[in-house]
Amino acid sequence: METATPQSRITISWVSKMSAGALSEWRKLPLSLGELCINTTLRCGQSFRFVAQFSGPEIADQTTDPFFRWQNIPESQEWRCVLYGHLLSLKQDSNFLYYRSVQPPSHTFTPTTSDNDHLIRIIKHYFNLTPNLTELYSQWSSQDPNFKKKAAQFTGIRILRQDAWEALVSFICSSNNNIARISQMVEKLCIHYGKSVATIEGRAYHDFPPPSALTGTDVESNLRKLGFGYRAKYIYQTAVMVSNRDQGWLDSLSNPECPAFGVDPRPSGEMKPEGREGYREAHEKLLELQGVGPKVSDCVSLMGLGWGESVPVDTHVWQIAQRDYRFGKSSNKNLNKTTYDAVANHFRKLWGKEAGWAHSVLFTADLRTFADKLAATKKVNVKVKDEEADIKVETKVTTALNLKVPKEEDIDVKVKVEDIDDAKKPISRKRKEVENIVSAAEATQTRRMSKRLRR
DNA sequence: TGTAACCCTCCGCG
DNA sequence: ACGCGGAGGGTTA
Repeated sequence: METATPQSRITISWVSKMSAGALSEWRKLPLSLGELCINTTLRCGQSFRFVAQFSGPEIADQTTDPFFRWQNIPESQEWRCVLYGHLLSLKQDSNFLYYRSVQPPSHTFTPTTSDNDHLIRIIKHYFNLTPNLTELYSQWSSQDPNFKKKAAQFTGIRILRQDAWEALVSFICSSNNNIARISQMVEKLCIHYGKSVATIEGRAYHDFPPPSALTGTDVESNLRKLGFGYRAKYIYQTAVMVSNRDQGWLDSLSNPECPAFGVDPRPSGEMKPEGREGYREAHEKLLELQGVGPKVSDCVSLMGLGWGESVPVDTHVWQIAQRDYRFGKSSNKNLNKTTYDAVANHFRKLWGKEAGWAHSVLFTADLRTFADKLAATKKVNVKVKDEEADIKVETKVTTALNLKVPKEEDIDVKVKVEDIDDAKKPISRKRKEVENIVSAAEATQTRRMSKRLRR
């Protein structure tokens, strides 16, 4: 165990509060890590509401709630956020998903059977637990060797079924931005404009604000003060536009097979290369809103409206398409509307109706945040055989570059790899061994590629 | 169809 | 150490 820090004291308070009745007991749901891995799914840039409960303080956000920085038992990472008016806390082991909640202040604390059913419904809805993920993975793997290779270490990644409005605002915030800051923005929206649903330790937990809460004339300037930048205007304008439409307009764009919480599923249309009718329509309608381009529209369609065939193509996915799927080798170097559609359609043809889900797996596998996961695996290889690992590094870099043609950069990268391999390592890298060479090589390569993309 | 501006934070470099 | 410049999961005009 760690030494006693302010964080761990808070933890204890939390626990004792729990026994006083604020939190329900842990309950569990049978669920394998292959069907859902919350640790990955919640960190891969889909949802910005959860705060990671890591054993170390390094992820903690200094500017927001210090309460979030409590220490956790390292092997049981716990997650929590407000979902449909419930403060929900989650953790997982290889066979079960554990959950508990705080009832809204007006309720009594004894969880009844129907309360429990309600929680389970929330969890099943939010984590989109109906599709059989293991089957989907093998389906995608059988049709795509690259997916098969990459997905082996990234199992259990699902597309969350988030609230459409929340997803819309979150992804408007996501433009030109990183996950940490997006999360801060969402947190700020909740604190300043959302309703408080629970108070623990004198801390209020807030729900995400509805559109009507963001239509005030001072909202834009307020959000600017809160650090939203140019997105402040988009959010305000979009909130006004959505408020002016019929109640439930946004949710009405949902995939009827995968409707908003509490709505009964109905069959949706037939799958086509460019996606189902309803998806095309939702995508188009979302584009009318301020701050919503094709990528944000696809994110909302996929994660907020339940359209599984939606494939958001950002610069990252564009790079994956170029590197692993032979895109943009000659003519089209830039990601414009035409190449955007070409990439998305290609993945839909390859992976089918849930292409967006598969896309998310590859996306996550390439995320910097998860480099440690890859590195850890490679480290094992290294320990077994040093030579083999070295060869792997080189092969990987070379293969990636072969798809891209130019010679100078080929040389350039090789030089860089050698640099790191030899001289620079001891001083400037405070981390570890070969795994960092690998990730550094990958990082170098990524930077080079994105530079070239800009020209 | 292509390109700069938009806000802010982080990271690498001098 | 401390500041500077560039880049970053995109959209708009």
